[in-house]
Amino acid sequence: MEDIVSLAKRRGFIYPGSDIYGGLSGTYDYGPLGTLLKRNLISQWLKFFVDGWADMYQIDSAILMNPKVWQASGHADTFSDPLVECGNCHSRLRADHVDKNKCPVCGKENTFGEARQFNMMFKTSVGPVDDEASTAYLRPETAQGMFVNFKNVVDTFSPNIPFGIAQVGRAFRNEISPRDFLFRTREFEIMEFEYFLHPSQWEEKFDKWRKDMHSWFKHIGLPEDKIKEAEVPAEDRAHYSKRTIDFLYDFPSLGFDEVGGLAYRTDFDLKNHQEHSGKDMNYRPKDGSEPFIPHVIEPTFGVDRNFLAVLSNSYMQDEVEGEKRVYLKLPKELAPVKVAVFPLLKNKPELVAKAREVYKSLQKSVDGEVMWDDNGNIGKRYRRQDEIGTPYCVTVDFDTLVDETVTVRNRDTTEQERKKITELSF
RNA sequence: GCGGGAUUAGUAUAGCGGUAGUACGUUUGCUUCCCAAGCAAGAGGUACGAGUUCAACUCUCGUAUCCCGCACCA
Repeated sequence: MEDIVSLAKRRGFIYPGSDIYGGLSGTYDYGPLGTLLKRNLISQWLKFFVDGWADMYQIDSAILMNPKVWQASGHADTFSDPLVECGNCHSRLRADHVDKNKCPVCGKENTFGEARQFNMMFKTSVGPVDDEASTAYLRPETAQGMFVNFKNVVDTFSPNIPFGIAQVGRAFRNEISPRDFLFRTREFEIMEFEYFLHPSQWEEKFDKWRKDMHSWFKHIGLPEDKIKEAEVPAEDRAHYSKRTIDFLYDFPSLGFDEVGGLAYRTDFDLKNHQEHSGKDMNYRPKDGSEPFIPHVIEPTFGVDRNFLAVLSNSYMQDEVEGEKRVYLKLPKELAPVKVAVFPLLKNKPELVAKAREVYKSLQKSVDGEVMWDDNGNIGKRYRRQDEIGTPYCVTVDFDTLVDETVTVRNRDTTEQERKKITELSF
């Protein structure tokens, strides 16, 4: 994991947040290559789950929401816990989970002080006056954006049920202790959708999405034996969930930990919003059958955790001609740079000019980033591209000037192939 | 939040109460006909703030961040 963190900074994937001021706990910034990789990840996800499906509607809802939303969703109650601290061993525990007179950690009696409120939601003020009435929260999950727009989407598109509302966006949680690089941060991105259906269908669809989630992890290159399911027992489930499966990836040094989840949220959210807002959340089937409040299956993925899983999983070391080589074996669709172009020698103007020409034409034809490099020698450039996971390198040499062919070098095999410029496609 | 450890250049690391070094990377020039070659020159650092001292990167305290445990993690 340390190697990955170091490479991430050195090569411009991930920097510590607010770096020049000593950082800010639980925040990281995506550098140019990290941003490209994340963008590709999200775009693949949209292709996989949203685009091309007639029954999927993507939205992008506001991070600031009416505080009543969090009343209805239950977060106002459950994200805010009274904590007590033991005066002897300094353990912090939920006041409603412990015997007031005896600390379960150190066993001493009568050591607890006053209970203090701890709120996992980030608080802010809407408008210039900071008072009770202006208090708002940064959303602790993106799901409520879909629920509060359920009626809007139904009214505008009259979809046939089942259908889904999808969203990719940031959420914020004031974690007590952010940890493990990108794994637990206070600001993070989620890709998820709410799939609305008749309650009679939930088991069938739950199973369908469960399979599709496995296909997704396979699609982004995570091997089957590194993905594990964990059925979440009732006492550990979220307040809204009747069944939850966590999907765990085997991270280096962390071990198996969550990269996605599948929850059956029942009609908990829509029913509560109906109650709190007074709006009718019933879906009226077009065949005239009984209106009902739809139930919801929610497949959810942490963007940053999927990113970290992909990065960890692709980190490879091998040897080429006795020299150690580090490369990122990223799936082609995810690689931040699709292809790099070099002149074999940079002090031969005719090679540089020809390579420039190839570079410019590839910039037009390739869907994704094309990188130019004429630094050092050819071997260094290959290694540099290996380290950022570029699947192919194109080298222009003296033969190119004669026969319009170039060398295409493969990242994973390091093998080279001679190809006509006109036949290049990546 | 608690307890312990750490923090020296972009990265990885030496070192010392008295001018901060190495490797790789990086910049410029030369050279080089396919996997980190070579030559020359250059830029870049003691996390932040106090204190002790003639003098602090070094010792002390505080702050921040990271790592390891605990707790938390809807």
